[in-house]
Amino acid sequence: MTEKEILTEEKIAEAAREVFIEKGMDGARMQEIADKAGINKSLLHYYFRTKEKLFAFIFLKLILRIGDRLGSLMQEGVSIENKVKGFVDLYIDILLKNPFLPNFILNEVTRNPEAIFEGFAAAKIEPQKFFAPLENQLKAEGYNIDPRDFVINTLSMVIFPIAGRPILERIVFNGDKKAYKDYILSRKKSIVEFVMFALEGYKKLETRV
Amino acid sequence: MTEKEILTEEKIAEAAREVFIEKGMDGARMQEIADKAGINKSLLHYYFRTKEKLFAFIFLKLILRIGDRLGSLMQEGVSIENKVKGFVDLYIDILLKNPFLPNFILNEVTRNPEAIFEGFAAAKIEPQKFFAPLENQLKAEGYNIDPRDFVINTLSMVIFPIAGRPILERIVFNGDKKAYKDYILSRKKSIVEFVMFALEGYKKLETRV
DNA sequence: ATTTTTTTTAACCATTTGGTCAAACTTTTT
DNA sequence: AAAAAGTTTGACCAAATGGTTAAAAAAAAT
Repeated sequence: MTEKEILTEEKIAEAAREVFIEKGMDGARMQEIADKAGINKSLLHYYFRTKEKLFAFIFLKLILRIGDRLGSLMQEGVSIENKVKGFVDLYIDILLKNPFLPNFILNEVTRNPEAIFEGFAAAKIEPQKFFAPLENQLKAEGYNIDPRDFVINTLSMVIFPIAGRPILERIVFNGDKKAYKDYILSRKKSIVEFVMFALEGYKKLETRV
Repeated sequence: MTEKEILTEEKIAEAAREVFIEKGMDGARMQEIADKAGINKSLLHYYFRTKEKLFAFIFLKLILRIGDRLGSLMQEGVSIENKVKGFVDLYIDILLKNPFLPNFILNEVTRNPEAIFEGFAAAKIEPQKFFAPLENQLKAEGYNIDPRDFVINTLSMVIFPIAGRPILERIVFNGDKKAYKDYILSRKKSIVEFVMFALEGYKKLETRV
């Protein structure tokens, strides 16, 4: 029965996603994934021959979804400020739902770059097509900033405090989970403010190399 | 002979540091550490009874050194701009020498928070004593920004692009290692510029909660 | 209804890995 | 020089883990 098959596969995928993202490829145990999916370990191997294959499958699904959203975000006709707003807003939401994701990607890209970049390629994440128009738009709106700085700085401020949750939560917020989460949500506004203030400074500069 | 003992211990510590930082606690193999130190695996267990103990030892050494430098950086009588400069400069240098460090700490803090925070405590990293004076100084220099935003944003921009090296290097710099490293070094200036431009914006704001 | 195919399970296997132990070798003490 | 203490090694062990296999159970095809 195909329906049953799909159901089992879904259960496995969901369980695997959780375990892989939390423990990484090395730390994840096939037994734990099987338990979480409520099935036998052998069945795991029946559906996805090896751990590697299961991992690749899960990772591709994740990356595809992210690449998709990223693409639809960066369209023409949207002002820089609104792009920053949209980007920060969307990514904080995604990351709050998947707080282990950044850490997970950083890990796996070190452990096994090929697998990860195959995933990126499949998700059609192509920076050339992304940076060129952005550079033009920045110049058009009078911001004389290196587009790489602009993107990387914004990305850093969004991702890092979420990737570093365990540390911030404890060191800055004394273990108060709600205070931490409220703070991250408040960053939806404050990051945009910070970035736009900074961009204002770049307006005064002459066009640079 | 004590000298011999210290030599062996040094060799082990150096090998363990490399392997742990690159592979994490889970991925690290005692055999690999032994090989790298040029000794027998049994000797590893002779010096540090268990993997956990070896790990704790290495981690504490790392954290102590970082906490030390952080402390001496944030002294009174240094302007905000110069603190930003000093901080960015020092941390980019440290991180370029230990590019796996951020990722490593983020990982291990998720895997085993207690061990990590014991290390932090031992290194006397105390945010209360850090944020209060900083908040005063920011106000005194007319920057009406939440000190947490100021610190976290700066920290993010320094750490994230280095933690994410494998991704940036490939996606933004097409695998050109030198281009990537030059870019990171160029950030010593550009991050300070970006932060100070942003701070300029906060000067106009009324004092807020 | 019965044969065939697909799905699921329990038992088992090979390898890896952290860790132990007794013996050998070195250094220090007496 | 002999004994004692400390250091280093190779052989070995138990547990964990990814993966296999043969058989049972369920579903689909005939």
